[in-house]
Amino acid sequence: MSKLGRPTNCAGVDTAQRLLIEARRSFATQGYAATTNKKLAQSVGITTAAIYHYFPSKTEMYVAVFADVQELVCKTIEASISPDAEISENISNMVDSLALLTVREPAVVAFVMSVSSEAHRHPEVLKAVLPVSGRIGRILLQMCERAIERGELNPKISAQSLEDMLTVILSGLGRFNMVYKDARRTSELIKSMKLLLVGEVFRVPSNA
Amino acid sequence: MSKLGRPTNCAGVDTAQRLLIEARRSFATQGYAATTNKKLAQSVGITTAAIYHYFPSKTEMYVAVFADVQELVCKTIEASISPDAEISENISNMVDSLALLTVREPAVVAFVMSVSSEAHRHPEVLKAVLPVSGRIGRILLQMCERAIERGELNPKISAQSLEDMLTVILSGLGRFNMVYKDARRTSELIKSMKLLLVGEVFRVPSNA
Amino acid sequence: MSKLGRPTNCAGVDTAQRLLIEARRSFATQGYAATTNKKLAQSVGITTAAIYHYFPSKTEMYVAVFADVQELVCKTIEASISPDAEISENISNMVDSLALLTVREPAVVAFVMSVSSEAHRHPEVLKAVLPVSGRIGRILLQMCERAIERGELNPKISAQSLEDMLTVILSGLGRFNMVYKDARRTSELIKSMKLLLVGEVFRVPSNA
Amino acid sequence: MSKLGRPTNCAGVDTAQRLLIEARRSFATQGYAATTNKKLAQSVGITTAAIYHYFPSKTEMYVAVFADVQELVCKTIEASISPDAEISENISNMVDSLALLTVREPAVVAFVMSVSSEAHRHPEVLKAVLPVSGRIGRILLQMCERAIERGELNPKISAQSLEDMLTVILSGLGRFNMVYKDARRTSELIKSMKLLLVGEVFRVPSNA
DNA sequence: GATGAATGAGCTTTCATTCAT
DNA sequence: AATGAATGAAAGCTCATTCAT
Repeated sequence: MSKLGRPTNCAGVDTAQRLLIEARRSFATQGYAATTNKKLAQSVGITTAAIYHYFPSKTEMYVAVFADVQELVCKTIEASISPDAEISENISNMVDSLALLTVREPAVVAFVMSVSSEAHRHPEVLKAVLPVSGRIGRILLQMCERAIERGELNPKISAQSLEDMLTVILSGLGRFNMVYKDARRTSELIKSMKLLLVGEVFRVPSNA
Repeated sequence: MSKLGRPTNCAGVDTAQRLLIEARRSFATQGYAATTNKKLAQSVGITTAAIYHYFPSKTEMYVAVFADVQELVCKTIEASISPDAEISENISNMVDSLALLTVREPAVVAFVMSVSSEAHRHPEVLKAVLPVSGRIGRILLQMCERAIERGELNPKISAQSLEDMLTVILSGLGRFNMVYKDARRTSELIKSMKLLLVGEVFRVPSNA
Repeated sequence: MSKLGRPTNCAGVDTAQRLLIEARRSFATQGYAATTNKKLAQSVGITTAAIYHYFPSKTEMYVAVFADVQELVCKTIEASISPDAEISENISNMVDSLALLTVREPAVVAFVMSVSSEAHRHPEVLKAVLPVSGRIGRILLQMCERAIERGELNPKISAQSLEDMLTVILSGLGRFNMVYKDARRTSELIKSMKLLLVGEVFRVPSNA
Repeated sequence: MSKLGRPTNCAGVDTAQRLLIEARRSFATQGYAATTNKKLAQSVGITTAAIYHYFPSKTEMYVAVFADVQELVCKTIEASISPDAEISENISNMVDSLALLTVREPAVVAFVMSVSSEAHRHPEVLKAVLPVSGRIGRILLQMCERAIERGELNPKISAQSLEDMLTVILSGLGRFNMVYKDARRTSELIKSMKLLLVGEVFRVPSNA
């Protein structure tokens, strides 16, 4: 009869932050649809109603996670490349950085990988995410254009194509890491991928 | 009042087939969770109850689609490679074949790409799909092992690693095709990827 | 584990009709907001989900009730008036008919009385109800115009004004009946109202 | 982190008054159920929790608004009638006064009109409002009784019936003003209603 | 006097599934 | 082979209310 309202003794320390991180993890592993407010709230230790104190809707929560994650990934990529270095070196460093990120923050990478399908499946998400997306692509494209200007590439290849190749490889690697969580196998794979980049995979010594 | 039962004039022709194909398309584009019996039934022109004449449950329907799709993809891959050819040629042909399949049957490729996450998200699906999965991987692994036996590869690279690289590239390409449905861009990308495989992307002729 | 779905032994006789009538009653007495699917379903003996078998949404259900009720009221009014009779007689008959309807189908009249505020409060309802509303007003207006053409009225009074007066009196009576459900008092009130119409309420014969 | 408590610079001036007036407006136009603490707080520029400094519950807030409004309406009516005047004159003045009030304070009249249904719909409200209601009716009844004692009326009509007629007309007019907010139409309507009271609406000069 | 954080109850709606016809 | 009617469960979200600060 009179036990409604906020209960006594409820810390509320950093609930917002915990919510954001748990949401990221769940969106990444379970997907947008399967991430229910109830499970989320339970994980964070609050009720579903309390979620709405921090985000006006599930969609807005997704967008907040997206912005957060994009920021993190962009910073990671930007920190791993240098405008002065050769592109092959930049790519190599970038792959290492992202592999490390995948180990340290699996949810971040998994979330990024999932955005495109989620956006395709949930129009509201697409609409909200679109205006702030595309940052990663722009960083890669810039790097490719710089490399072409300096003549580091086979002239048959356009900047757009190179960026697409990088996208293919990075997303392929990301996917691989999500499916097979095997550090040793991954590290061997990355070594092989680097050999591929320098053209030393097939019929190596070739012959005289 | 007395209009229950099967209506006259409803050619039961191929309902099963149409259901399977529509399910494939929807599972691929919308995902397992967002594919509801209602929408499915509407697309096919029946009621939700009628679905249960063809499949005992949604999960079983997914499994049926999976088996169908896996068969198709395996046949496509097997038809594109030859035990006698060099692996680089096989890979090249395989990439072309799968690109073609992506254009002709986008849903098939999209479905394959989505299986791993769906299985991860829905334990029932995983349980049902697991026993019949893995066929594609086995085909690739065999091809890699054959190439190694014949000395077509840099000896630093193991069969497992090579298979993983192929997985990375094929899935990366598949993902690319799903996100950017641009034939011209895709064809240019594939040309570039082939140059990558033969090591002619970075600092090309370089020397004298 | 396997007790979901439709239960055995569930008659389903006229559920649609019962739902419509119960909805009318509840919308009229409780209002749109306070009419919850749960209470409605309980009154009819089904579950809330079953409601959606008959109406796609609560708003649509309201609209269906509205159309039904408007039809009924219009027929009642039209049956009580005659193009050949004098307007004072028509009004008298109309008042009697509507008083009778109020006794026999209180929910019908109460619903009509409530429509305007509900529509004002719930924009979705307004939007859905607007295109089919206004019929009652048109019937009254026609009657008033006919009376004016025949010179049955004080020429100072326009058709619009007369219609408005009727609206005022009829809605006032309707409201009265809803608040004080006292047959004797109502019947005496109606007698007095008829005296008012013929100008025999105040300072009666007055003169000598 | 340490910004709780009453913020500086928030002139607590008249918050109570603004809250009461906004509540009246919202209860009148949106209804009791649709008037949420959140919207109310936003309109007034405070938080929902702050409301509870002024009223212990939503019901109590409604009751406070009711008392305020009843006081205002009763004073308006009492100021418009005189024990010495003839009832027809009193009625005429009362109608004018209330019409004016409807224009100046639409929410006040609208609120009064809505009380009976709200009370019917929300038992708590009924319980709280009942003991202080009925004042308006008593004023009207007294006026009617006085008129009868003085022989100003057709003896066929009882005081109760006359009061009921007044209720019907006044509430009908109130409702009309709420639905059609058209000053010109309303003023014409009121003129016609006055003609009705003196019996000059139908078959006017009648004949010689 | 006012806030931010939180709650339990309840709302409309959707879903996969069942069953008699 | 297919339908219409119905279900229990659960989803996203809102509400009036509470409490420490």
